[in-house]
Amino acid sequence: MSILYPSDAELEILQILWEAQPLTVRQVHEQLALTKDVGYTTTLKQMQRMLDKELLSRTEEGKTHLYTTPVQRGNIRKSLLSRLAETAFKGSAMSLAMQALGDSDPSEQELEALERWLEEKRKQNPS
Amino acid sequence: MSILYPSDAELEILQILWEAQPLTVRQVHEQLALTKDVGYTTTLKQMQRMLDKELLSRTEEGKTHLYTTPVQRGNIRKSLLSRLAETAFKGSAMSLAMQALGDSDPSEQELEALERWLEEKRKQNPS
DNA sequence: CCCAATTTACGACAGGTGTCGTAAATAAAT
DNA sequence: ATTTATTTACGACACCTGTCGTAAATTGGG
Repeated sequence: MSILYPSDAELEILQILWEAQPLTVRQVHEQLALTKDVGYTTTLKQMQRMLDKELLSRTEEGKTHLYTTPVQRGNIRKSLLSRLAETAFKGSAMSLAMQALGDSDPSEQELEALERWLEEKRKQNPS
Repeated sequence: MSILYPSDAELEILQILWEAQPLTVRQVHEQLALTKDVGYTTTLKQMQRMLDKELLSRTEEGKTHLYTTPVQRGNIRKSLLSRLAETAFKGSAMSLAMQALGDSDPSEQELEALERWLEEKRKQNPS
């Protein structure tokens, strides 16, 4: 149950599964193949390794296996963010957030969400 | 001149140098040794490899070498953030930022900075 | 029932990372 | 000038990641 930092290729697979679980290796591979040129057995091997380290689980379904992931997207995001904050932002999640804002191109909805968040904070901790 | 994604150990070294350049291997190592238990030659080797890939540069100074980094903190932060946004946040820097905010414990100053940023955005792109 | 297609299992390999050990070069102290 | 300490250079090794190739198992079509 140690902290998990999936690699880039692992995250690509996780992203696909988070959108639609469960999936077969073939289905995952087809998604992957849309954006990168990679062999089927590469995807298979990757998923088998992820199974070993419990990033994935699976059930038999006739000839094939159906894969799901037991790890939650929010948890992974959180641990990756905190690692990045630690290694590149001197531990400050806030300054990481500020920089990310600078790089972002926020939609109206997102700006509003941000305003609501700020108000919320202000309530707890008024200036 | 390709995009750089320093590893965690490399980032530890970069952080130290960004705080105070230039430094000798010994000085960097002493900083590192404050928080992790690692041998001197490990630090040395790491810095030599970083020199090879031009994450560091150095000048002779008598017996020793003085190291600096030619890469700018902001650039590295930006490229690491955009990779993380890509791999774990479906490409949305904004949703990365929002999550980071959730994990942060902002100071008064930081909240104000955020408010200023929002106002700035509002000016450009009024609702 | 058999064959072709699919799927899995497994081994392999190159490149990168984190880690040291040892040896050679160099400078400093006596 | 010799010895001692520091610093560098370099090789080594284990582990992880990304990538395949091949072979074995399985299954559905004819």
